[in-house]
This record gives sequence, C-alpha cells and structure tokens, in this order.
Amino acid sequence: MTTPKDTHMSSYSPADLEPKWQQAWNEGDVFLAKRDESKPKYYVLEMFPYPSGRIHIGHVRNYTMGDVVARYKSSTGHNVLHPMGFDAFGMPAENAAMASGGHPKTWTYANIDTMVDQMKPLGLSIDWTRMFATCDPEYYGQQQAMFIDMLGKGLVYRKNAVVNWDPIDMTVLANEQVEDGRGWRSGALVERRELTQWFFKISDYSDDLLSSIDHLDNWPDKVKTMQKNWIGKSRGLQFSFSLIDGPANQDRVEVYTTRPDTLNGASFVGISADHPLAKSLAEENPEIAAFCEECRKGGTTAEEIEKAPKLGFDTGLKVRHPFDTAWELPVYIANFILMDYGTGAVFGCPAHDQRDFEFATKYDLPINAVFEPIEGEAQSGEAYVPMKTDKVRYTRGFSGEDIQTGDDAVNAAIDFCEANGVGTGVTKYRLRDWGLSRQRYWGCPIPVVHCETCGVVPEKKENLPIELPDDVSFDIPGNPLDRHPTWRNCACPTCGADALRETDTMDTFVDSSWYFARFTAPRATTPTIAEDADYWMNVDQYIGGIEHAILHLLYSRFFARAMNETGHLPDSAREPFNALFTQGMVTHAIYQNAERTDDHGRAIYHYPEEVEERDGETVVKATGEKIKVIPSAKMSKSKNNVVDPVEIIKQYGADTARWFVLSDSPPERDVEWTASGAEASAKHLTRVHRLAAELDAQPEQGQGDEDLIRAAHKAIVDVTLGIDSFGFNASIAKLYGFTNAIAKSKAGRDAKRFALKTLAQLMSPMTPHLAEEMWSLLGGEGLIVHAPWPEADEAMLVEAAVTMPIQINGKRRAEITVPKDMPKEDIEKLALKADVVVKALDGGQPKKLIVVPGRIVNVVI
RNA sequence: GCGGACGUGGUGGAAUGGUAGACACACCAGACUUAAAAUCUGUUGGGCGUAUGCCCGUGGGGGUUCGAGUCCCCCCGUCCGCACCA
Repeated sequence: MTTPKDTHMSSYSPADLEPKWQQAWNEGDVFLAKRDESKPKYYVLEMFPYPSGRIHIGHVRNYTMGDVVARYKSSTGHNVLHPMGFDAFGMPAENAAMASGGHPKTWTYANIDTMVDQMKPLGLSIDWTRMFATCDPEYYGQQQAMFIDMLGKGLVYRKNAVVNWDPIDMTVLANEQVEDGRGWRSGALVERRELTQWFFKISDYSDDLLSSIDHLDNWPDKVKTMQKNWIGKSRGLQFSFSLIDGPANQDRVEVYTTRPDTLNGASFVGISADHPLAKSLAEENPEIAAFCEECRKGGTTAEEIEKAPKLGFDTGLKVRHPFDTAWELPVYIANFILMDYGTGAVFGCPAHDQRDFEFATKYDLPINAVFEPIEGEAQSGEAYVPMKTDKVRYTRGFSGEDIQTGDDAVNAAIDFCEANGVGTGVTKYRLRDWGLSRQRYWGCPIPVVHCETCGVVPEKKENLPIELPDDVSFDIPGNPLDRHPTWRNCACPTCGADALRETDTMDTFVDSSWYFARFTAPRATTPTIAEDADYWMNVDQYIGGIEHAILHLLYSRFFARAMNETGHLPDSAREPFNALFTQGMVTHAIYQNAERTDDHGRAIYHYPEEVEERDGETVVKATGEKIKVIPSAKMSKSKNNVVDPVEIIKQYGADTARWFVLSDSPPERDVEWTASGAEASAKHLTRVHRLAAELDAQPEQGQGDEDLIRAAHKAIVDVTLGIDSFGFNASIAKLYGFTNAIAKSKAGRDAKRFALKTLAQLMSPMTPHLAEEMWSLLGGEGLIVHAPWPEADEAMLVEAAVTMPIQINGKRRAEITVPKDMPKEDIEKLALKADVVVKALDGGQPKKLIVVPGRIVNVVI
C-alpha cells in the first residue's frame, strides 16, 4: 500500500543504487592506484584467496574488513593500494582433474572468473587492473627468475628428505592425502621414504627472523609467540657418548640436550631409526632392520609421530657416561626420535621427562632423580618436570649451590662440561630448512636442468618462463610431468648437450611468499621494479586468517629477506608487513549423515538447506535420515557447510552483507554463521536510508539541535576509534546508537542534515553504496568517496557532569552525579552523606574510603 | 603429544582492575490497521518480594585486591597450527 509520503520518496533499493554507484566509481577510476609522492601511501592487503570455485562468507568478511581500512585511509588523505589476486596453484585443481577429467588450468581459470564475478558486486575498493593469478606464466616465470637468483646466492640447495610414499599407487602423497596412516585412493599403509629434494636455506635466517619479531609492534602477540616457538631457539650442550664395541668407524654417539643439568640422571641413549648407527646395525641384524622398517611406517607429520605409541629396541650396545666411564648406558632405537632435529640421538632422563619416564617404565630402565622440590616430594608415578625458571633442590647436580633454577643449573652444567672437555654449549633452532619440492604437476616448475656432464644447472633466464605443458592426463597417479613424452627433454644451458628438466614443481607457499611485492608492479618483466617497490612497500596493513600465523608469514618474511639480497626488494622491505590483523573464521555446523556412508565408506555431508529440526532431532528433509550435527566447524567445501554470500547479496544487496559480517562479532574471533542477522541488517539500512530521504519533510526549526550535534561529534570519535583499532563491531554498535539518536531527535532540519551527513560518512567504509546515495540525497558535494573523513570538535565532547556509582564493600549501592572536575575531597564528603552510606555506617567511621574521580567511590566498612 | 588462543543471558556480543550484560537478534506485550505485513513504543540474566529492595550470577575450583569477566595458579571444554591442504 502506498501512502502519500511514499509518492515523493524513493525507497531503499540496493539492486538499483549499488550498480549505479559502482559505475560512478569505475568511471572516475577512483580505486586506480598510482604513485603520488605528494601523499602518504597506504598499502592494505588481504590474504589472497585460493580459487576453490565460489567465494564464501568468510571471504566476504575478510575483504570487507580490508575494504573498510582502505576506504577509511583513503578518506584520511592517503594514497591507497588495495589489490587482489589468486593463489592459484595447488592440489585441488589436480584432484578436480582426476575426478572429472578436465584440466587443472581450465578448472582454475574458470573458478577465478566466477569468483571475480562474485566479488565485484561487493563494491570493494580494489584496483582490479593489478589482478593476477600465481598460475599465470607471467607471474611464475618471475618466480623462476628469483629461484635462479637465490640459487646463485646459495639460498637453495638439494638434500634428502622424507615423503609419504604410497606403495600401491607408487606415488608421493601429501599429508592431507594420508588418512589414518593409509593412502586416500589406494588404502595402502603409507611409508616414509627418502627423496632428493630442493630446500630454501631459511635456517640461515633463524636468528634474524627470531630477533626481528620484537620489532613487529603491530602484530598480534599470539602470532609473535607462535613464530618464536616455531623457530625455537634453545641453548644446550652438544657432546658425545663413547660407544663400546660399536660397528666399524662408529665409536661415539653425538647428542644434543637442552637439559644437561640432568645428565647425572641419564639411564639410556635413544637414537632415531634413521641414525647412521641404526642403519649400520640394521645391515648386520635383520631384527633391527625390521624394527627400523616398522618405525618408518606411518605418515611424516609431527603429530602422527608424536602420538604414535612409543616403541624402542635395545640394540645391545652400550655407551659410557662422560663423567663416569664405569657407568654404562644401553642404546635403544626409538620411534619418537627425529633425525631432522638435533643430532638424531638423545639421552633419556626418566626422572625429569615424561616421555622418557614412560619409555623407562616400559623397558624397565632405572629412574634416577637429579633434583627434587624444595619442599615436599615429587609425585610418584610420573616425571618431575618443573618450569626451568622455578628453583629446585639439586641432589645430583653440577654446581656448588644446592638450590637453583633449572636455567641456572643448565648454564652451570654447560660451563662444567666445557671446562672438563666433555662438550660445548651450542645454540640450536627448531626451524628446519624449507623443503619446496613437490612431485606434482600444477605448480611452478623448478627451473633447473639435469645434465649428465654438468650436473644440476639452472636454466638460462632468457628461456623463462619454463611453462607447464598443457597436454597431460591425470587418469593414473603420479606426476604427469615425469611421464610426459617430450617436456623433460631440453638442451643443457651450460654445454648444450641433451639434458632433462627437473620435474618437481614448487610448494605453493613459494607462490604466496612474494605476491605482495609483485602487486607493486604486477606486469613488470622483472620480479619487481625498484621505484614501485620503494614507493609501495611495505604492506601497511595485512589481514588474514590465524591459520597462517606460522608458515605463510614466516616464509614471506624469509622471502622478503631473500628478495632483498637478490636485489628485488629494498632494505626497508626485509620485514614486509608493518601491521598484521588475524581475523577469525566463519564457522558453521556440519551435518553428517548418521545412518549411512558412501560407497567407499566415507561420511556423507548434507547442506544446511537439506536438513531440518523434527521432534528435537536433526534429520534430512527428503529422507528423514538422522543427522549427526558437528558444531562450529571451519567452512569447508568437502563438508558441504559453506555459506554462499551470493544469495544474500541478491536478496538484500552488498551493503547489507558487508554490514552484517562486520557487526556483532569481534573481527579476530571466529563467528558462527546464522542467517537470522542478515534480515535485521537490511532493516537497519532501510531505516537509515529513510531517515536521509525524509530529511526535506522535517520542520526547519526544532528542539535539541545542540544535543544532536554533540551526539554526532561523539559518534565521530567513537566510530573512528573503532575503525582504528579493528573494532568494527564496536563502531557499528555506536552507529546504531547514533542512528537511534537521530531518529528520536526533534532537532531542526539543518542539525539533522549535519547529523545525517556525518552518519553517511561514518558508514561509508562499511556500506559505501548507501553512503553515496545518502550523500547525494543530503546535498553533499561530489562523491562521498572523495570527501575527507569528518573531524570531531573537541569543544562539543566535553560533558559537564559525571555519574559515579557508590559502592559499599565493593557492591554498588547508590550513585551520585557531580561536576566533572570536582575535587576528590568534595566527592568524599558527598559520598559520605549519601543515605545508604549513612545507614550502613550507623554513626561509625569507614575503614577505608576509595575515590577514583570520574570512576567510582568505594566505602569499606 | 607439542605450541597458541578462546569460554559472559534464549542468541551474537559489550565492559583502560571500577555500575556485568552496551549495541543488536529472538521472544513477549502494546500502538497503528478491517486484517496482515511494515513501522513505532515498551519488557526481557536467574531467584525472592506488592514494593523501596535483597540474594545469586561471566566454564569449574582456589588465590591476589577496597574492588576481578578482566590479574595469578590448577582443572574442564572448544578451536587453530604442527613443516606436502591452502
């Protein structure tokens, strides 16, 4: 039904006004980033997506946050770079090719097209002219050039490393392709097998990457802590046990320990199944060989190895304790010792290490305490493992002092051992070199050639990019590059003889470790261009998921250093991300069919719209089958719990979707998706639009103009503070409050116009289309996207009076309103006169009176 | 197993160590309407009470403090990462 008012008032129609304003921005090239030395630059970047097929609501949340920052910074006078691209290499494309017979390239580019089409209606302030995908030869060719430069600088090398090997499919498996220790396609028990592979020497930078963390002031502490722990600097003792009657050429076992203070509690030596000594013994002794083979069963992940039941094999060999040559310790091969870390050998001190304790209990080895609690006794039945910073009483320690901290005792032990020639203090890092070889097709080819005479040589730069061949098939497992009839054949870049290309491709982490630098000059015929990199780097604000807290960010930090050393980035960009924000994930329940599985015995998942509540149970609408609800899980295409934002945009518009994903939840926290909020957001935006559209119907004169103007200035402060601190939900709460104030206000037209224009500006980073529309309705000049951010007038913020609660013994009993600047003594007097206080004191004196001006009064009785 | 976080009404959440539940959703009631929708107004943590009000309450247990959702210790639960998923 139409009211007379409606006839001269357009209603809120996102479907009309959103394309209209997007067109206006495009025609004005508003988001095109150009170098402009007259303005401070601001580079805001959201972690680029993998082109999985469709965008999901998590993407919308991520990009909207970045867009709020980009638009806000732009309106505060910055020259903003806000690009977008695709992390487009990787296994899902190959899996899709295996499943449906297409080509990874076709699949990937089709997905990119779809996702761009889905992203553009969101009205993001992105410079789309800079877009690229990492699978563009234009991009990965430059990556190959950098690989060659890094090879020249000694930052890349080859060594053996273990992979998951599927003995039936005869292929290397990724960790995610191993399910319960079995290959996902063949079902075969997976084995660990060694291959020669390429590595980046990230370990050269362990100390740099660690110590520089302290200067990352605008990174979340949790990410910094995780990176520090990952790099894992430790001070310890390296020494050797002399081996009694060992195999030829092996008379000692080198050991590294971070707890040399417990050396006198040693009761065995454990070595990895891949330790040279274990390998020698295995040659002679089939039983040992079988045990080592057993240890190699299972996947390569740390988690799997750590969780596996602890197994040991007594080699029968003994070593001598370094301090007492009569003291002999047995040597075990154990499945929980990694050859990659330290020396691949440890000594076990069961009294002070839980894992050693369990091992000693299982194999009946002695448990000798080295220290004990200062008071009381250590609990029996488990290892006594206090913090290294705690003081304990040493009973079999090294130094004179009986009571000291573990840290002091470790240092004393190292000093003692060095003085006695038993070993040396050594600083080690947990961080391992970055294995980048992948035995897969859909990745950046490693640009090296294997020549019979010249060995492994880099490809000539003029031959780059080494492009992937298109004529490949995925009907059988393994790397199609390996079995391609001609692609491998090439001329040796050094001698010109017939040679073979490397068929390994690069880890996709390599692709994402420098894309941020490439965005500064995305079409350059070198990896970067100095002027552009100098101007735009660093990324001022990086935004992405917490799941990338360690690997992606650490690899990118390494790459920035390597690019600096190969001349592709300036010194100032060695630490590439000035500020980091980690947004939470959008989660959604997973609906798993509880009654049946598919033909392969795998779980069946249902889409949210396929299920319903029936008599308090969740069931499949169509069949009535019972559903197991797995709450709050990360959205995953394979689990069918992905929420598609396209429908929401179609129904309510992009501004509603943007407003909704920003409201309610703090951005760093995970949010459980519920559809109910979208409608409420749409209603609110409709209301805001109506307020602006109805302005001309307001009387010119009114009441409370000043109150409304004050509210506007307060809103400017609150909303700006929220945006500056990534408190978008807080900003939105304040915007709700401000909108309510405008709606209720009886102020005159001019005051309302000011308030509404301020509201439009404050909303413009979040709901840019609606803001433009309001701006135009309210008679704003030009585009709101070009309007400077509003500034609050300090004079309008001062409040005359302040209300303070009065507590009695910490419980609120009354409140008083006093002038803002009233001295403490006067507040005290007033508080003591309050009825409840007089009653409670009953003529007596308070024990204590606490007055925090402007905050609280607490009377202690 | 190791490392990191998180836990507050029916729901999402707010709260520089200072009035717990801002703001919103949902629910309920009312106004408008022939009616419905939309819109507007009001109520809503639990318990007791006619009421001024009182008691309880931020996963559980302890502690520090005049005062703890916030700081410390222990426990429980959930989530993220663990080097070939991206």
